[in-house]
Amino acid sequence: MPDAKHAIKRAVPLRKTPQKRTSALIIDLGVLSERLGYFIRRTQLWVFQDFIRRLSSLDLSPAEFSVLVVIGANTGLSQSELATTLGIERARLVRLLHRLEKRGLTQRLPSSADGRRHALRLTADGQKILARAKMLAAQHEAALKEKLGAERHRLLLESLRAF
Amino acid sequence: MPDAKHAIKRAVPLRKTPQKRTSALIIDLGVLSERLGYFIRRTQLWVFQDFIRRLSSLDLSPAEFSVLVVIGANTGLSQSELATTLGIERARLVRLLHRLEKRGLTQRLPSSADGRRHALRLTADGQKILARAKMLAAQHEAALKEKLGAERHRLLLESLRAF
DNA sequence: TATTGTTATACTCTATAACTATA
DNA sequence: TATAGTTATAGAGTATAACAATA
Repeated sequence: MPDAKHAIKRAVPLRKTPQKRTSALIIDLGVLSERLGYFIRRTQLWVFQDFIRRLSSLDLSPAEFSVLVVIGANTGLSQSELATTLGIERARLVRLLHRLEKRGLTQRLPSSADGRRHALRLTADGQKILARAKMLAAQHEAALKEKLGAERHRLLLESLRAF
Repeated sequence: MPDAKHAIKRAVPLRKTPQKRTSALIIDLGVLSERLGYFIRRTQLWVFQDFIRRLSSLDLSPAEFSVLVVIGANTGLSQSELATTLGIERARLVRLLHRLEKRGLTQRLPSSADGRRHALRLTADGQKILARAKMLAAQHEAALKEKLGAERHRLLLESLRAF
């Protein structure tokens, strides 16, 4: 966490004269400590920061990674299908694909069956980058598993997947 | 989720002529189904959306709620302490407090001990709004607990709090 | 009429840097 | 020098609305 543990800390960070402040209170999260949403948010921020750091050499955001993964696993799908699957706005996907296409990682081909649709696919470069990204993402996941413990990691994945 | 279940769905949503598309593929999440970060993100979005909906009558965002809770539980704390506790930028907290102060919910008083600091506190109105917000947030939490099951809810809270 | 991809707009969040006043 | 609060800016993410082409 950035940082759940550190967040709950001395109000007076032990500077030269800590007795200066009248009340050296410990900061209390109050009812937040019973709110799952608060901890989910903190955890999500930590996980994304770690993911971004580990994939920085490929310059891929979590959103871009998820787009490449789903196109790679479903060659020929449409933008609407992809947007719905990932729960992102169609409008945002357009900009994401513009950038990925400009980098030469993805292509939009005309759909043979429906003139309105684009059939999405990875380029050869896109496949290469995705393969490397998957390895880095697996390292990220391993670090997460070590931090949580294998059993907790399994429980979390199972619980949230079913949600 | 908006919607994890619905996200994994038919590529061709059973329109009039589903046989039009050459391949009626089921959209596959690929390696994303093994990525905890993906599901944490999806869950966090669902939880925030539910929270925002339930507190819409008070016009309080999750961030504003957390600010009120922590000020209420630590009267007199400084902006830096609050920002560090919640893991938000000092600069962003300034704008959050501007709005809350303009709504008459919070106050920034000069700190007696340190001329640079502000001592934060809730107004009487702020305390009233916070009390109502806490009730709505408890209802949100109850809904979440029902959706997850009490045991899973407990496990998640424990795991993420320790993270 | 409805859907797909697109553009445009606005608002929030995040990440910085720089400034002031105080220490 | 360093810290607390502030302002400003730029980049993402989110939420809409509207449009052209197609169904």
